[in-house]
Amino acid sequence: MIQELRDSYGNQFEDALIYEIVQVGTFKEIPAGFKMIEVGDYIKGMPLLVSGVIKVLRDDKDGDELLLYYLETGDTCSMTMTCCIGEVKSEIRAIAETDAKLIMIPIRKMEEWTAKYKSWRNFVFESYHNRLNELLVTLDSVAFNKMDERLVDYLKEKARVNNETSIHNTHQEIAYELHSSRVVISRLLKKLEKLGKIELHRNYIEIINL
Amino acid sequence: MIQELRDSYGNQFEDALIYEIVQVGTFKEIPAGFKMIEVGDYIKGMPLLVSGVIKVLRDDKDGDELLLYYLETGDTCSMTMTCCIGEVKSEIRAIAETDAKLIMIPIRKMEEWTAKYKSWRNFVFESYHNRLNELLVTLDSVAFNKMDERLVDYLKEKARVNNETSIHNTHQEIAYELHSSRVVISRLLKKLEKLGKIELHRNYIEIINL
DNA sequence: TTGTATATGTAACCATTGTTACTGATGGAT
DNA sequence: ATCCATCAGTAACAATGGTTACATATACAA
Repeated sequence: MIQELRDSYGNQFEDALIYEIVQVGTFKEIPAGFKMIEVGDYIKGMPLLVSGVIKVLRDDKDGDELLLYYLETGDTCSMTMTCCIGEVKSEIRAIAETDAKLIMIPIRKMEEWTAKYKSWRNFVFESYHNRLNELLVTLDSVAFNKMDERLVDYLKEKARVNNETSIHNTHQEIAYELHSSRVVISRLLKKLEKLGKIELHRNYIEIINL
Repeated sequence: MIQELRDSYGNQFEDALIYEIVQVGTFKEIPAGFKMIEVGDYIKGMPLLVSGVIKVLRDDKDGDELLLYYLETGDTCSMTMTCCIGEVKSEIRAIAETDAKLIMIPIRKMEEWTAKYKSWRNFVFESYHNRLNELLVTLDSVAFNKMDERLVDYLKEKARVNNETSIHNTHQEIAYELHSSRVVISRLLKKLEKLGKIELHRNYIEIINL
């Protein structure tokens, strides 16, 4: 565990903090597709992502959903942090996009370290900052862009976080994450294929030149 | 200043902290309509809102804009906090919705107090939590609701923060804040008027029964 | 009063997105 | 091979929102 911590967080956390994390943290391995947090869950700890990618989604009351952003190595879930403190229910859903490894920190430590370690404070604040900005980017996309642009951005981002040139999803799955309909997504994907930007296959999409 | 601090924050801040705030904070009165932060500004301090309402807007590169949320008494701007720390440019625009009074805190104190006062830590975290949730509400609205619902929500919220039953804006101004067009807003407002929910006048809208 | 700038009302039209319905393609499982 | 579930392609249509264009209303200044 200590090695993985150093790899992902070594530059920002001092040794004493890393030592403490090792003492109280629990290491977890999560398979791709695992549902980590559901809307309404109470959250019991704060995750430090050591490898892999977690996707964070918003659900509304009618079962509609929308992809908010991805968490990557070195990230933590700010939503979680605030939920912990207030003992509030989660407003979001989190699912492992790839196999992932993470270290869970008990809530009380999180509070304690904020007073004790400057590097932890910086980490927490920076994390909030990143999450706020990613939410703003998502909001921009939904508010200011048309579906074709959103789809292209989605494909690019998904390929980036998975470090692949193909997207392994059905059109229906993509439609859910963009809060659109399967027919619309198929239509737009077909248009992208005709422009030579992607190649469509059953269950996956090959990116040629986006 | 100390009285206004106690009125707005007395319950959550201990006396020692209030004393420190009084020492280093500068009191400011802002007239309605005053542009407090522009996109790209570097931010020099953290505001504690003592009275009045501040509206926070997102601008995109094409001059499009979108209302994100209102800050009310007892709130602070989380965006500002993170910007301060990283010396990062602002991603948002802030304008006084009403006359407002606030206390500006120098950045370095903010860091110091986070280590020193538990109540300050709670305040900062709670503030982040509130802002994240308000962003989510805005995102829900944009992603899941149609313009007519968004308009109704907008009118209600605007009336609430201003503590009035009328909205003093032109249709064009409303259109900007919802990122729509004047014609669309006029159309939907007319529909609401025909339903007996509002009354339209030049430069203001009377809320009857929303 | 008259002129002018601004605000609002409305119609006609277009683009985008969503819906319904159906077809064909694909890839296992038996 | 045959069956079956799932996935993708497509057409026709509806709904929403955005655009253009013009008419009318209002407030205020000269």
